[in-house]
Amino acid sequence: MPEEADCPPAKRFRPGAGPPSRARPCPPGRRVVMLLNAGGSGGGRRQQPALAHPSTSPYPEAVEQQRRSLPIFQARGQLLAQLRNLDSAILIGETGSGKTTQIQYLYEGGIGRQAVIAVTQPRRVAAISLATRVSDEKRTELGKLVGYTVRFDDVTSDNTKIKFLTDGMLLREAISDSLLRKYSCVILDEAHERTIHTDVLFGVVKAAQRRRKELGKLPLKVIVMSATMDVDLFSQYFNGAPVLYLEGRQHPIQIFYTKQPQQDYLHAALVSVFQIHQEAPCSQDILVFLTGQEEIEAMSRTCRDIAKHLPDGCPSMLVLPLYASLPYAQQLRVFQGAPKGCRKVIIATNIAETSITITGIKYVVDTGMVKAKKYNPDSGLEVLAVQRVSKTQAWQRTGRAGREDSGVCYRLYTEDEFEKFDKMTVPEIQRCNLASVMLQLLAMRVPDVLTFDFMSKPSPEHIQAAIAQLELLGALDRKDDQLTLTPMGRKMAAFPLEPRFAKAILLSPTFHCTEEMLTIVSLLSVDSVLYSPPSRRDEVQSARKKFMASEGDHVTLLNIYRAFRNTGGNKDWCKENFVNSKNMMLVAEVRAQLRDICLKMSMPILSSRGDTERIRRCLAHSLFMNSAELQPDGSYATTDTHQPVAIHPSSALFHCKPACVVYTELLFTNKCYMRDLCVVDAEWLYEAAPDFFRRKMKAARN
DNA sequence: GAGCACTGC
Repeated sequence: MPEEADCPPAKRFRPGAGPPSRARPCPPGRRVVMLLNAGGSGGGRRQQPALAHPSTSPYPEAVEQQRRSLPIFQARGQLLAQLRNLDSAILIGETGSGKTTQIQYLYEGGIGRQAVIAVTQPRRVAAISLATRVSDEKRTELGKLVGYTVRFDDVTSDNTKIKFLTDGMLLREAISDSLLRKYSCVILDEAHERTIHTDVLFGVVKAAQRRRKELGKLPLKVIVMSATMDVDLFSQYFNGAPVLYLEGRQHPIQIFYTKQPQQDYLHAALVSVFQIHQEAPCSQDILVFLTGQEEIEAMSRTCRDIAKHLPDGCPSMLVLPLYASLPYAQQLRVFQGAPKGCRKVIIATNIAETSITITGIKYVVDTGMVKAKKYNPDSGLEVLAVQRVSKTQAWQRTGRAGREDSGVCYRLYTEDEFEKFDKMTVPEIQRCNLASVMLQLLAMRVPDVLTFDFMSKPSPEHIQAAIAQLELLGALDRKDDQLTLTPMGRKMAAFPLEPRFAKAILLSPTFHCTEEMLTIVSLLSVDSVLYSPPSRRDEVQSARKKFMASEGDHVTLLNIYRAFRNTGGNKDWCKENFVNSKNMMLVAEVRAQLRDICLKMSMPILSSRGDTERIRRCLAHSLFMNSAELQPDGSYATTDTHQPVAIHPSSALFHCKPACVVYTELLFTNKCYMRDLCVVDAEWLYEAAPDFFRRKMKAARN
């Protein structure tokens, strides 16, 4: 395809609007405080990335000097004066403002010393690296003054005053103490990402703040930190809390749009990469945003092929795919420098938008597309689909080109198209099943979950669907229109699991299969432990055959886990059997955690000793909402809504035609596929939820 | 008779 490289895409581009730091005006009509800016946006001054920096420095002076060089340092006095007297504040800081690590000023300034200052992060790695960095700056041992808490890892002590934790972790703490009594101050960082946990926390901290005031307890200070200027919603929600702006040190980025809409974004991306490759010095790396593994692998192969046949004098090219399910060792390759005279081209999913920061990127190629979950509240189904990014997301991608120096972003869409993008990504809370969220709120004894004060309210149908699901699982009690948890519901909330999986574990003693259900549920709650490189299909299939169970995928997975344990977690065994050892280790960790919770509840932990019927009965009693039956024509339809479904080709039951199955989830692609199936008796389903099936049969008859 | 974006407890 050499002719593609001959067509210079730059001719189709024209300069567009500047980077966000220039384009954003200050929102009017609110109490706004501009804090002093030290560096000036777009200044050529050297910037140290706040996160990606190694945590230990042999030179304390260097640490201190670097800390002083951050823009926030100059604003320190003003910032403290403001925060000291406020109950709530919104702190906006651009990338590089140093707002997260320097929140230690609060502590230094004597704010929140009465108790612990909590700083939440959407991701584990961020919580850990920030805690490490700040404790280093304070020259203390990690886990003493400064610590962190994430799942499976708690590095805090009684002396810990500044605690970094994942948003999900703080939410879990709120279940046992909804007033968050341990904390004097809660800082919700990266609020613009609007993770489901942060969104629930907005409501939880707001309620805790009000309630503590009413009870005359230690006030709770709430600080919402965000990278975007679009903060009206945040400020309004927290009763008109003032917005404090901190200017950052993002470097200028030149943006180009296409003149015409692109029908084929993959082709456009390919052309752009080679255009840049032929024109720019080879030390400048390229980051391309695509939507998924398949696309990325195909594009990587094409790039390598073309790069082989470029004219003399053209630098060579190192093409690196990057997506979450890529084995860890291969992910790490993106951080290594390319050999001399060679350009690094990273082809990534949106993992490179936030989770992974790569230094040295000069060029970003943004296709404007993303694969994301959409929720249909009518059908209650989640669909994974390729769609347009939001403006916020596009800016985030663009910003990846200006981390160390000025950069360039090629947007493979027109400026008009960009203007029509959604302003913000729809918050996760409006895109997924709310059963877990509702269970957690009920466990916190929120007075009325149906009218809970969400910042962006999910639709009433959406909330009702979750309530209905919890009711079917036996988690809810209705008394005089008041919803409360049953003892079963309360126990379910103790597990870090989807309610139906918690139910499966809690039911397992009845069926004498707790050992097995702990394993199965752990396997289902992490990413797939099976690794299937398409190029080695036959080998994969013959390796899998050994573990295949005629009862279905749950029992097959159980067989694989047992084999893994019998080899003592051997890595070579994993390789031979196409098992992802990293995920398998995680399964073992999850299982240990779940088992601990069972023991604390004094649950007997019994094994079915090879009797798979017990396991299948237990699954029928917890997954009855997801069941399907064989139709006379050989196809399948779901039991409740008679939706046509099919067995996923990856299933152990792909070539079988069982009369009745339960499944873990539906996956929409070309068809509606059931994933992770288990053969059950139709009678068991009826036993599990007679009312549910009676209602459904009645509805079907009418 | 096909194919899973990304987090997190």
